Amino acid sequence: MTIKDIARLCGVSVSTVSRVINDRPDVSPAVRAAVLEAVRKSNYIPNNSARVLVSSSSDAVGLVVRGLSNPFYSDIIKVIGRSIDEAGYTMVMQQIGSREDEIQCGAVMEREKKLRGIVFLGGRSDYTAEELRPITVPFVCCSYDNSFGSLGADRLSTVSIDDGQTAYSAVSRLCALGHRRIAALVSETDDRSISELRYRGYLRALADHGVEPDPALVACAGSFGLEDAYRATRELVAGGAGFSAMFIIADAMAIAAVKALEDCGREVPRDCSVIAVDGLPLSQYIHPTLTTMCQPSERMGAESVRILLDMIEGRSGNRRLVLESELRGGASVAPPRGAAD
Amino acid sequence: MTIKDIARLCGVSVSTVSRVINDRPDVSPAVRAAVLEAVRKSNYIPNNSARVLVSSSSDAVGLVVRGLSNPFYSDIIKVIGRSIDEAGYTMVMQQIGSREDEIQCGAVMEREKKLRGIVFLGGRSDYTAEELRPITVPFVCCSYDNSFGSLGADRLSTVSIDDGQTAYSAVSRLCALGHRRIAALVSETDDRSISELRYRGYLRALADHGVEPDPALVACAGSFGLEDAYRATRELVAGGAGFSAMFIIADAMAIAAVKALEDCGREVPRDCSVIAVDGLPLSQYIHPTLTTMCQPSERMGAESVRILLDMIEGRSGNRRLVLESELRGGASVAPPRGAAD
DNA sequence: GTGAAAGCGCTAACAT
DNA sequence: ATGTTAGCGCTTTCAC
Repeated sequence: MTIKDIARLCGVSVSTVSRVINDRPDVSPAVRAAVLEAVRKSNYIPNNSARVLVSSSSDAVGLVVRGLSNPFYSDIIKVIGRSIDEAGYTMVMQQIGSREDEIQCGAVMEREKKLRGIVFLGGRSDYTAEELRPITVPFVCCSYDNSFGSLGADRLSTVSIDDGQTAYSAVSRLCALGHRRIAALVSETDDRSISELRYRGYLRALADHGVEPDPALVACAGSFGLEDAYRATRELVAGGAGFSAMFIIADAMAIAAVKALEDCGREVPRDCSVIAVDGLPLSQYIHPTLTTMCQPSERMGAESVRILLDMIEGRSGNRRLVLESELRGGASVAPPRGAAD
Repeated sequence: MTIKDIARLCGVSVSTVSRVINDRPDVSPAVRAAVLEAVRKSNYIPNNSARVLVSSSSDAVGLVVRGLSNPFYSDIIKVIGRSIDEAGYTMVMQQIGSREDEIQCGAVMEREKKLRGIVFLGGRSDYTAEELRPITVPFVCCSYDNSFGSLGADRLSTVSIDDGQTAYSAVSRLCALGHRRIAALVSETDDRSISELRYRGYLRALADHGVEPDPALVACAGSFGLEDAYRATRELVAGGAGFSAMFIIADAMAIAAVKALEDCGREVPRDCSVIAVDGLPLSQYIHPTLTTMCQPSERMGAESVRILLDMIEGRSGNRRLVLESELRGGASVAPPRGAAD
């Protein structure tokens, strides 16, 4: 069933059918109705490839997800998928490992799939202009920004929280309660991405509260995975350096860490307070409920798509959006033992 | 940069370039090398739409996900995405709500995007042949089957566990420990899908162990979401009907239920045992670790794609695959209080 | 082994 | 308001 068949069925020309299909105004109501009826009756669906070929612009928006292990992304993906859909575009999703290059991947997809735009979910924060050159369609970095780079606001769009500041707030909170021996559980301390940003926020908070940082209190899990976080926490405890609180860069890792602490005989928060960043819905249902800095994940996804479509459809240029994170108090934080509270 | 440009660059015809690009044998080594070189140098990427248009078959495989709230799907999606990718296809993902019709959605996508095949992740188990007619490409039902329908193994492909039997095993285990008052937390009892299947397994297990089912012990959350599960569990407790154990159709719901029980002053498993179905990795990190029937999610995703590609590429017809679920012992189950153990 | 040419289904001038 | 027609970039006969 092609546009020709519909045209023949209605006794009109293909261009008239095309006009109806594309909601052009210059068609008489009678003809329009007849065509619409024929389309309905014959279950005709336009051939997308042909439309894309001739208009040399598709309806595909790419989603490049880096590091699927983080459950924080699933909510965002849901929202992004829905938003793209509602706007009448098609989402083409690609996942890559944390060692692959998202820009490279996006560049290839852009050409192969004729993408109109790209959402990068998770990535490095140190892009250079040079590196970004292969990407020629609008794109937006969702959940991270260019903190380690020096790209102007006109060079890329980002929607994120201030990761350094968020970590800073979390750790400051621990300090305010009297904690001085505060461990950090990160993925890496120098990956030029979110883990490093939050780690730096941790260091800055310690410094501002006059706490000497202790390398023995920094645990690198190597990923955002549960297993790695569990192992790293046990090793941290086994290391023997005492601490009364932990700052953890992701909720999922924190859940594993709490388990590790308890398996080592340390009760949370009595023996060790735990504060994290992300604000997974699930974190409110574990025991103890996790104290965490919530990222507005739904909004993050929705705004990313909104900005992207604004660019695609020419309504605006690049934009940077920094959303507020917000403390969600749980039961995993308490003053250190023996503190005069 | 089009195929014409490459042809001009090499001083050959477009058909020769096409042959090289498509790895046809009838090209002289010298010409092939020259073309390949030109392609590389000019960063030429074939226009996918044109290829699809002319060959009327794309490289797109659809993934229709129904009910994103279930975190059980995230692992599967990851695997499905990777598998599709590795096979050289493109994944086009679409999410729909639990009230939308996945078949309808698949049918539209099939035509619009010229899909080669479809993976349905989650759906009803009562498809009829009539209903399936709009789908003309190979498809596979991942994580569910046709238990409520009567379609022969030649009419559709499925990869799933035996949901009824899995629930039966879980509940039998509770019975074997001496539990007689066993509550069930489901999404719906009559949705012709997984929730109903597992609910039926629960009923069957009760019957086989001589336990009278009590409607007051069945809580319908209305979804797989955490909040609904939490609320439904609290209402169940508030209802006043006593019970010493709960069977819960999904890990995520169980996590919320455990919290609800504890918030009502009931300790798990001392006051109430909890057993679930899914086997999320996370369930091993909560307190108490969840006793659950593990679905082999990775395998489920991988096999679904394998079967789909086998069909797409004509290596086989429809197939049904029932994978084994497996008990993962946790700390959330114990004999009822006062049981002579 | 290579080239010429006919479309694939559609949109967008350009006519009328 | 409607029809005619020329491609979009590619694959694929069919000649040579």
